[in-house]
Amino acid sequence: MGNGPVQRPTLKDIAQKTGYSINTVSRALRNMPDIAVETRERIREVAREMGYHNNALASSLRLGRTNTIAVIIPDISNLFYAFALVEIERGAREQGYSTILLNTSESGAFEQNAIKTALQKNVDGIIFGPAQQSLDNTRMLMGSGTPFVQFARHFESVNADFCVGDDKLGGYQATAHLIEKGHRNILLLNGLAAHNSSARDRQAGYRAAHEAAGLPVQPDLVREVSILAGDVGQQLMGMLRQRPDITAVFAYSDLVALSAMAHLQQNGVRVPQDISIVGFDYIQSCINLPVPLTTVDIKIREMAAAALKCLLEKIAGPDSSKVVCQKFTRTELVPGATVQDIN
Amino acid sequence: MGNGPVQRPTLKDIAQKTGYSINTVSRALRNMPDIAVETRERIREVAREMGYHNNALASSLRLGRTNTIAVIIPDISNLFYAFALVEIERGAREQGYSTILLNTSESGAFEQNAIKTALQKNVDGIIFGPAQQSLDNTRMLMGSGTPFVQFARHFESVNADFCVGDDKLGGYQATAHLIEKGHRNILLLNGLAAHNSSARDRQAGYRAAHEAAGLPVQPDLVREVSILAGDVGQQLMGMLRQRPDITAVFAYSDLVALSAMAHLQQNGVRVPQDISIVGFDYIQSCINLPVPLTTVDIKIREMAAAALKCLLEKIAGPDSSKVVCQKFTRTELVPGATVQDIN
DNA sequence: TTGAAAGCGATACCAC
DNA sequence: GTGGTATCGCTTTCAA
Repeated sequence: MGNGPVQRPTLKDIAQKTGYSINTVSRALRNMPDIAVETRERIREVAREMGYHNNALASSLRLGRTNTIAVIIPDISNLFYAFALVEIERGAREQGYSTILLNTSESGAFEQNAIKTALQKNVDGIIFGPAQQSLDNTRMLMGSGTPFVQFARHFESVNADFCVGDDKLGGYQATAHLIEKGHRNILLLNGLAAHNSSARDRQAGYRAAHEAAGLPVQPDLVREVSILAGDVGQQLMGMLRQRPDITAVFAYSDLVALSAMAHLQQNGVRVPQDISIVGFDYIQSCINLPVPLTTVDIKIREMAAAALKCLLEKIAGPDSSKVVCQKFTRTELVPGATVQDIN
Repeated sequence: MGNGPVQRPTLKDIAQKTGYSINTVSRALRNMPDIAVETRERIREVAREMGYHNNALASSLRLGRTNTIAVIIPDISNLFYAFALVEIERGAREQGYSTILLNTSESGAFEQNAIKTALQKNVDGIIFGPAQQSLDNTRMLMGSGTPFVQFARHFESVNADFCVGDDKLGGYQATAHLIEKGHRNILLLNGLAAHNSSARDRQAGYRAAHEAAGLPVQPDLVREVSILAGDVGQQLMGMLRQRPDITAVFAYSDLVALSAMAHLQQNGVRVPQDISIVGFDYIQSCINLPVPLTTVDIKIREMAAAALKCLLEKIAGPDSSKVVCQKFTRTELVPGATVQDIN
C-alpha cells in the first residue's frame, strides 16, 4: 500500500523544520530585506530540499491579484488567432503574467461561460476576441470591473477599449487592387456579417472601392460562408456556375481563400488564370506556405502587442473603466501570385 | 473623482443584504438540498442582482482542487499543437475543467518556469509536450505529485504516462512509400534529434525502411533543421546543390515540408516533377490547403483525446504516480500529389 | 432548516 | 530581526 499522494509542503512545514515562524519563512522566501542573511539562506535551502512551491491560490487570495490574464477567442485553430496568442502569451510571460486560454468556437453560449470562468478565476484582465453573437457578454464584462480589451473585432455601439485591424481600409485595398487589375465581377466570400464587425467593415470597404471606381455593387456577388465549418467549396462552386462571368474572389480571410483555392483546384479551375483570389490577414507573415497568396496584411503581431500593452496599462491604472485605447492597425496590401491582370 | 473600482460582491455581502448567514448563502447558491426553496430562490435572486460570481481562488484553496489543467507545449503556432490544443480545451471544458496554456518555445528554461507556474497555480493535472532539452523538468514534474501525461514526445528512460504517435512506424511508412515509387536518394529533413524523441524515432523508421529494402542509409542525406526558425530553405537548397541526385525529401513535419516547397518553388524547382516530398502530421485533416501534400497521419485528434482521457483518469484515480497509459497512436500514410513515381 | 466557527495557505500589520 | 494575529472568500463539520 502506497502512502498516498504526497502533500505539497507549505510555509508551515518549512517553519516547523527550521524552527522559525511562518512569517519569517514567508519573508525569507520573498527575499525581504529585514531577514538575517544566514536565516534566509537556511530557510531557502530547506525549502528547496522539500520541493516547496508557493501556493499561488493562497497568495492571490490574500493579495487580490493573480498575475494571470485570460484570452477569450473564437477559434484558436485559426492561424490568425494562434499567432496572436503566441505573441500575447510571450509578452504576458515577460511581464510576469500567465495566460488562461478560453476558446469559444464562435458560440455566444460558450463565450458566456468563458467570461464567467475568467471572472471566477479572478484574472487580472482579459483579452477578448468577441464572437459577437450578442452584446450581452460584452456588457457583462463591462459590468464586472475586470479590465478588458476587445481584440480583432469590436462593438461600435459601446465605449470600450479595442485593438482591431482597419478592416474597412483593408477591404478597400483588396477590392481596389482587383479592380485595378481589370476585374469587374468580384465575388466577396465574406464571414457572417450579421455578427462580425470585421466582416461588416470589410464589406464596407468592398463597397467603397466599387463606388470609388464608379462601379455598381452587385448584391448577388456578396456571399457569406461559415468561417469555421468550411462550407466554402459548395458556395463557391455554386456561385461560379450561376455567374460564370466572375473573374475574382475577395475572401474574408486567408483561411477562406486557401480553402477556396483547394476547391477550385479540385474542380480544375486554375488560379489565377481562371479566377483571381485575394485573402485577408497575411498569415504567411508567420508561416511559410508554398502558395504566394495575394492578401491584406492586418499586422497580427502589432495588433496583439498593442492589445496586451493596452490591457496591462488598464490593469496598472487606477480606473479600469477608463478607456485607454481604441486602435485600428493600418492594413497593407501584400501582392502575391494569385491575382491576374486582365486589362 | 470616481468611486474607484467596484469591489466584487462576496457571500458576506449577499448574507448582509438578505439577512441570512454566509453558510446559508453558500449552500443556497450551490443548490444544496437542505435549504428551504423560498430561501434559496430569494438568495439566488439577490446574488444575480448583485452580479455575484463564485471566487474560484477561495473555493479551490478550500477544496484543494482547481478544476484547471495546464497544457505545456513547445509551440502553439505549430498547427499540430494548435489543433491538439483545440481538442484538449474542448474536452476539458466538457468535463468542467479550464485550460491554462503555457508555451515554451522549445526552450528548457521557459519550460521549467512553465512547470513551476502550473504547480504554483495548483492545476489538477498537466498535459506536457516536452521540449526535451533535458530530463530535469520531467523529473521535477514526477516529483511534484501532480498528475501529468507526456504528449507528442516522450522520454523512453523514465516510466511515466505518454500519448505519442508511433513515430518509428510513420517514418517507415513515409520512407517506404518513397522507395516504392523508385526513389533511392531520399533527403531526411529532420528536427533536432538530439533532443526530440519524435525526430529520433522518425529517423529510426527512415533507417528501417532502407534496411527492409536492402538500401544503404547515406549519412549525408540526414539533415537537421530548426523546426521553429525555419532555416529550412538554406539547408535544403545547399543540399540539392551538393547532391543533385536527390529526388525526394522526407520532412520532419508538414510545416517543414510546406516551407521546403515554398523555397523550392522560389528557386524554380518543381514538386513533384523535380523533387518529391512527404511530410508528417497530416495537418490537412484540420485545415484546407490548396497543396495536396503526401504525408503521414499522426492522428492529432485521437492523440489529444487520448492524452486528456488519460490525464482525467489519473486525476480521478487514487494514486497519481501509477502509470495509466503509454500509448502510441498508429500512423497512416496519406497519399497526396507531391510524390512522383519514377520507376 | 439555519448559524457559528474552524481552516485552506499565504501576506501584512504591529509588537517585541 | 523575528513572532503573533487578523484576514482574503469559501466550504465544511458540528450545534442548535
